[in-house]
Parts: sequence; C-alpha cells; structure tokens
Amino acid sequence: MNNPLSTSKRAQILLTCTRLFRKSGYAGTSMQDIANELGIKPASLYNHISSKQDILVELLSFGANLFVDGMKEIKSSKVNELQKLERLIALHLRITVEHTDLMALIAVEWRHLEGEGLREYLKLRNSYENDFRIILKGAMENGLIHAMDIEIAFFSILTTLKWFYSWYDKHSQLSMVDIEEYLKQLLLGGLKI
Amino acid sequence: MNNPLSTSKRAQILLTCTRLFRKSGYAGTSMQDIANELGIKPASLYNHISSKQDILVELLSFGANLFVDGMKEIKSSKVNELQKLERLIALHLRITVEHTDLMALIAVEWRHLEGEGLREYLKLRNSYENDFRIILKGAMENGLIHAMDIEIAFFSILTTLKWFYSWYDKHSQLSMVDIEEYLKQLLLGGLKI
DNA sequence: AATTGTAACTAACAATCATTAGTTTTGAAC
DNA sequence: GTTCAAAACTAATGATTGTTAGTTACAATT
Repeated sequence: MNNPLSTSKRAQILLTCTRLFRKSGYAGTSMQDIANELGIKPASLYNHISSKQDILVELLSFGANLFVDGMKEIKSSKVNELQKLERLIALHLRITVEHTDLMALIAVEWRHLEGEGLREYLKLRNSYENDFRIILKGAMENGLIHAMDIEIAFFSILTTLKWFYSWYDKHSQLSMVDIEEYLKQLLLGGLKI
Repeated sequence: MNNPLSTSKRAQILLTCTRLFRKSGYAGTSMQDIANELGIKPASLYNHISSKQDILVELLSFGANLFVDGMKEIKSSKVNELQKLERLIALHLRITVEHTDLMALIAVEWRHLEGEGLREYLKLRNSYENDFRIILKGAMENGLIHAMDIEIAFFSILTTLKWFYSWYDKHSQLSMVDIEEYLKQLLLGGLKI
C-alpha cells in the first residue's frame, strides 16, 4: 500500500505529481493543478495525502531507496571494481527507463524538501554517493582505470547518469542493450587501461 | 546600462535574483524575498524592472549570449575541430567561473520562461547546441576522435559542462589551469585517437 | 530657493496559495 | 434495505502571490 506503483488512488496522485513536478517544478505546481489532473477538487486530495510536502518526501524517498538498494546488491557482488562500475551504469539506466519522470525530481526537485524529509534524503544520497566514490577509487587504485582527479571524474560520471533521463526521453526508440553499451563506452571507455 | 554587471540598482536586483533563483528556484522566489534581500519594499522593485518574468528573461538572455558570442569566435578560428572542442571547454569553464550562479539558471530555471522570452531563448540555445554538435561531428569525421554515437557523446559532454558550476562551487580553490586540464582529459581524453 | 527626476514609500488590488472543518455522496458488505 | 467506511464535495480560512496607483522623500541642477 505504501508502494507508489500500486494502483490505489494514493498511487495515482503520486504518479500524477511525479509528472507535474517534472514539468513545472514543485513550487510551480499547485494543489489545484494536481486535482485538475485527477478530475477532483483540491480538498479531496487530503483524503489520501497529508500535505504537498508529504508527496515530495514520499516520491524522493522511494526514488532514493531504488538507488540505495541497487548499490547494496552491487557492493556485495564478487566482481572487480570496473565491473561494479559497469553494473552501476546498468542500474542507473534501468531506473531511468522504469521511472523516467522520477529522475527529474532526483536531479532537481529534491531542493524543495524541508526539515526531516530533507535530512533523511541527504542521508540516503550521501550514502549512495560515497559508496560510488569508493568503488571508483578502488578501480583506480587497482589499476583498472587510469588515475586522475577522482572528484572530477566522479562528478562527470554521476552528472551524466543523473541527467540521462532527459536524453532518454528523446531517444527511447533505441534498444536498452545498445544504450547500455554506449554509456559504458562513453563513461568508462576513456578511463579503462 | 543594459549590462547586468554594471553597478546600477537594476543591476543589483538582477544580481540578487541570480543568487535567489539559484537557491530557491524562480517559482520559489517571491518579489517579497527579492525586496527583503535589497532592503526595500516589493513595490519599489517596479521602478527598475517591469515584471518578475522580465528579470528571468534579462538574465537568461544575457547568459545565452555569453555562449553564442563565444561560439562565434571559436567557429571562425582557424584550428582543427579537436582544438575547437578544447576551446569550447575553456569557454564553459570561463563563464562558469565568472558567472557561477547564472549557470544554475541556464541549467534549470529557463523552463519558467514564457511566450516570446522562451522562444528567443530556445533560438539562441539551439543555435549554440547545433554549432557544438557540428564541431563534434567534424572531429569524428576527420578522425580526430573515435567514432561513436554522436548524440550520446554530445549529451554527456554538454551535460557535464552545464552542471560543472555545482562542482566548481565546492572546489574553487583549484587553479583554473588545472581544472581546464582535468576537464579536457576527462571529456576528450577517452575520445581522442 | 525653485525645479526636476529618481526612487523610495503606503495602501490596495484581485488572484491564488495550501489547508481545515463539516457535510454529502458513493459503493460494497451484510 | 440498512450499515458503514471511504472518498468525494462545499465553503471557508488566513497567508501570500505579483502588480498597480498614488504619494512622499531625496538629491542634484538650475
């Protein structure tokens, strides 16, 4: 029931908000806008959600956990760091394909989180990013990829993956296998020894 | 007088808005917020600007022209396409350093442009991006860099450059010469023949 | 001292904001 | 057909939104 992908009314609201928040931003989307989209009155929304901010918290918490869970699996896998990087690229691609609009919230709208919701989100994000960094660093130290400034390499890779949804929108006719190969070549091809 | 970098009151407003729009977004920033920051009343702002939307148009038009002007010079330079790509990276870096907050508007807030302002902005952006694409394509066709999917390579390079301001904020203690070298190695190193 | 233009002010505007309280409708289970 | 809960509704809240009109304060120029 807490799964934003179920077919309950609450889920419909969350799904609608993902799309609207992506299109107009959190601050640029009113409860009126959301209600209009669902064909109900704004007040009726509160039978299903407790506040506008609550919607954002719910969506971003769901999104952040997709990545944290994926990272958990990759971390514990018995492959070298280069292969882990490849699996991270595949993880981002899969989530982007399955939750394209949600990626826009992860890229931009998280800034409108407040208080405890913001703190919780940043905790998850920092955890994920640190794990990512460690894997990238490990790949360098083990001579799997060229040594270079780790922070700038990490930034570039993650930024490309984070914003990949905006590219995917316009090129979703390509096969996922091809896209995955392109991404790996692009992000790791230049780094590999 | 139309230069947002002069010291007039109008310029102060534009500069303040760049910072506030970056922090809270266009929709998330009220005229009250802007006035507070300047120590005046909201109504007084209208002695200098004609509307909130006008501010956004002004800022993004200024920003877009920085890139279009830079591209003009690079296009007409008598160097090969790989060197042009290097100069484009340097251009992005220079603008990022000189107008860090403005880059946030170029990355995100342009979506809140309306009507004619939006159309004008997209015209400039498309012009710039097409020129960029042509140079990248030329570099591939002339065998200066490895052949690969042009759209995904273009996307990745431009996305990294577009969001570089968020990285630069936290690492501005590094010398520009070093950063430029890192970026070139990262974005082109893997592509070069 | 009078004039002028600039830029601040107060006060008000209608519109919209997120949200609450209280009420009615709906639809399924009995 | 009655019961009951879920979910819609109406109506209203106080706050805030961007913006306009009209007025006053200021500083420089005549």
